[in-house]
Amino acid sequence: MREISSKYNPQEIEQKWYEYWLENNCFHSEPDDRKPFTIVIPPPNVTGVLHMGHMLNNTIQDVLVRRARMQGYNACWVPGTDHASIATEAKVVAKLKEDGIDKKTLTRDQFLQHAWQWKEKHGGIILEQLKKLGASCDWQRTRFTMEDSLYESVISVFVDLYNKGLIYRGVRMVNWDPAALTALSDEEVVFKEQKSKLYYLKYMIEGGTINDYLVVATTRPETIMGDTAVCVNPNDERYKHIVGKRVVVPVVGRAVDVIADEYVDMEFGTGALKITPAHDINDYNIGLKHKLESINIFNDNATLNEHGLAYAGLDRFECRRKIVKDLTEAGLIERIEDYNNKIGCSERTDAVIEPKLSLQWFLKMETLAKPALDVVMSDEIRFYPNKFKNTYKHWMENVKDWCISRQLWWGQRIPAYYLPNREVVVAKTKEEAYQTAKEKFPTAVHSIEDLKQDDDVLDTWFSSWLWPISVFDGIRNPNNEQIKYYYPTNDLITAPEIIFFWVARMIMAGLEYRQEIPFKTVYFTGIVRDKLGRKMSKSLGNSPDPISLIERYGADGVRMGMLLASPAGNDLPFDEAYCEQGRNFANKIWNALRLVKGWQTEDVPVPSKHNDNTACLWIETKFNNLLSDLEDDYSKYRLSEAIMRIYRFVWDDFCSWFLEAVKPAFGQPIAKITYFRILSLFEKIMQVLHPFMPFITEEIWHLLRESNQTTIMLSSMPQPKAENDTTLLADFALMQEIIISVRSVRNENNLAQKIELPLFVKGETASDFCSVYGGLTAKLANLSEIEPTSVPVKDAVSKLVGDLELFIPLGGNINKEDEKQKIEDEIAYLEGFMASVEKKLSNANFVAKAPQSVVAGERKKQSDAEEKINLLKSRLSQL
RNA sequence: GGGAGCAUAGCUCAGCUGGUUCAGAGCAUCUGCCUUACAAGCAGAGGGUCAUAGGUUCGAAUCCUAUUGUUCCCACCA
Repeated sequence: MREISSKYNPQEIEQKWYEYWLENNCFHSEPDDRKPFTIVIPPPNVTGVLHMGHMLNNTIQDVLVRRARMQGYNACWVPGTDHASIATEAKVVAKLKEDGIDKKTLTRDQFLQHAWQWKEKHGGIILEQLKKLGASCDWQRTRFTMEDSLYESVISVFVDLYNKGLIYRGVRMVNWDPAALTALSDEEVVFKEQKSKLYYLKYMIEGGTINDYLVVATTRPETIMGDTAVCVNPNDERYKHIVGKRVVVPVVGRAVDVIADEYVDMEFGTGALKITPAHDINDYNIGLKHKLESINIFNDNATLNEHGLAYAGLDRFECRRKIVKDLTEAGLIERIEDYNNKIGCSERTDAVIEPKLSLQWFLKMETLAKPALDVVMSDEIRFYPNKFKNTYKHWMENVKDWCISRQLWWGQRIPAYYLPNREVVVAKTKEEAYQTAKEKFPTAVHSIEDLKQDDDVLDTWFSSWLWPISVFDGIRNPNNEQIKYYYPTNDLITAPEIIFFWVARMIMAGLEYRQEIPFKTVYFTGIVRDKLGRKMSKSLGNSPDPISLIERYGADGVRMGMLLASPAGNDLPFDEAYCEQGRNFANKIWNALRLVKGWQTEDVPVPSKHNDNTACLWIETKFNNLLSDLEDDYSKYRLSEAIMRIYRFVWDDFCSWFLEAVKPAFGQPIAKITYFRILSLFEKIMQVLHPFMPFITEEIWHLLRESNQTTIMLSSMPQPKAENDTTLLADFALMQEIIISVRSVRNENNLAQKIELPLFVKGETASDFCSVYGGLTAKLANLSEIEPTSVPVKDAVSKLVGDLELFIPLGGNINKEDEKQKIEDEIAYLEGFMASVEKKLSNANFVAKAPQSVVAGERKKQSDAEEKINLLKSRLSQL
């Protein structure tokens, strides 16, 4: 076929087929009488762009969905995006700042207008990118966590949980992000190792002399304005005499009590701890216990407030520098040490978290967590890999209440309404709230204007946890056909990092609102790393642009590359070489097509030749084995093994052995019956490969036979047959070994490939072998003749393969010394082997205790080796 | 500080309930080849004390213990 290029060119083909699939609505699903197979996408941030993690994650989902679809399931992959409250708001704020607009000068509505504009402009880019990857999502079902129906679902769940008494408002020490000006949940705080200093400060004892002071070690000297006590361990002999006295906070000049509490570690620092209840969680707890005053010295943006005295208005870190300077000048710093500590930072803004006391909304987790733990421990929901069950269990058993309020505007606004009398009413709408308020507090409200809605929004995950339900509108309309058909979903493919954020909470929500698990299987992907093992990240700049990879290697090549490197649960050490391998594979298949399509068939159908028939039977048997192996791989979610298996089958069995075996001589036609068997097998191979490489398989599907009018996507996946001819496989394997031996003789003797060689075969089964496999052997090993022989052949190189002895006469070309050496080496090896076997057999314990089959196996090894040695020895004597 | 996982060829990984699937695969490497599908290729080859030390067993990459290295998760150490 002259018109087919020798290099596979993915660009046009991929675009063509993706459009075809969309035009023919191939990805769309509606409930019918087939069994459903559902996956909901982990919704990426609406304004995000595709990174390598998404590539891996979505490739896996697509493989599973495409396979299910071909297996006859009604497959539905629901795409969508997440409003990503804090991340998106941070981006919008930054953008406004660039334009010279300060968020503070905007009203809530004005800000939200900007945010929606931003969402319209940047939103959904990532979904377009997924199309380039070949993702077979049902785009008509695309959802967004802030769209009306999902928004309403979130609100209604909030109201419901509030009414059930699971949501409450309380003052807690929360993680405060001073950049985003919002509280964060514990899960949104990442701890980072940091080099810092440990400052030893002198607290003078009240009424004492200049030498009476207590040294306190702290990493945060700027918080001394908030000190309300100094604490030591009651068992600490050094300080017993000071407990109960008062010390003066340096610079501040205020006196505080010295108290005693077991919490203090005597070994650390000086064994004396300054207590700042407003700015440290531990201090807060000690403060509660000892009824200490709490002095908040920070504004929300972590600058010092009026309690910061002379430092008021300074940023906390600026303040630290200044106060250290002042303390030093006042001689109140004893010493400063280098110190490494872990410091909590905001996952989104990277700002150093400031523990802050504030009034927030919380969700009680205990009653929700229990059943959610059970379904995982009992394997009703299966985790791949299994090890994440441990992590899950540990978190669920120690789960703390979830802080769900965020001091942001971009998100679902908390449906809590405050009355002038400071009471609160929770309801879906302001009107409903007004009605309730009138009933409960008739004297407090006079008009709806008296109600003031909470300014805060809900944590993003408070909407994502409903995702598998809300995309099918199962919260608002719990009995609709869609949710009843598609829920529970089948597989969830996600990253282990969000096991608590998302996976655990989806399970809770599913059990609470559907009384049913949200998915049957969770497949945790690994983290994509670079060649050096570093996590891919924007800041390191070590992440390749996925779209550029697709342009260079084709989506099929990149998909295969991602999967080759990613065993379930292992990190993925990404290297472009994998994509190259994927691209090369596509090219290999492409050329196999070129070969097959280039053949002329014989006009008159004739019975297939013996050799062709043998080869076809063999490859069909191998293919059947492949199918059952793939079943096994899929059942264990071992996708990288599956693709590697197909790769090897295509490259080695199909191309290198089978196509070479049936390839007609130059210019000769091939029997039609054989040709159609080949086409049929080729098609089946394309089908099993389709989930991994959707584009090239679709293209070849159509090129193979013009009668293939419909898409490969909706064809039915080949099923393995039970029976297999094992004799055929063994005999064919023997033939392969013989062919390899001949080729290697050629190589060792520097004989060109095109020189034909004669081959003589000696042994009990030699003539059977020659009559059945002689033709194929001669073709594949380029032999001039192949004959059985009962006597050794002179001037020939010999090889032992199985129980057959091969002789390849090379005339004068043979080097007898080399031959002798080789044979002697082999004898030496076999004798060593024999010795080890005999040692085993002479061990009375082994013979007595090992199973009969094992002993028999050893005996067989012994006799086989013996026989081989004899053959080799006689050969040696002839030389 | 607590917990979990991992350690097998140069690299990335298979190796299930101990024994002919036991030391494997792909990539990389080396040696020949521009052989009329493919140099993004073909043919062949080399390469590992299965982290270390003990133990259980007739038999250990596989089970047990310890050690070392490594990764991850959790935790309020100033």
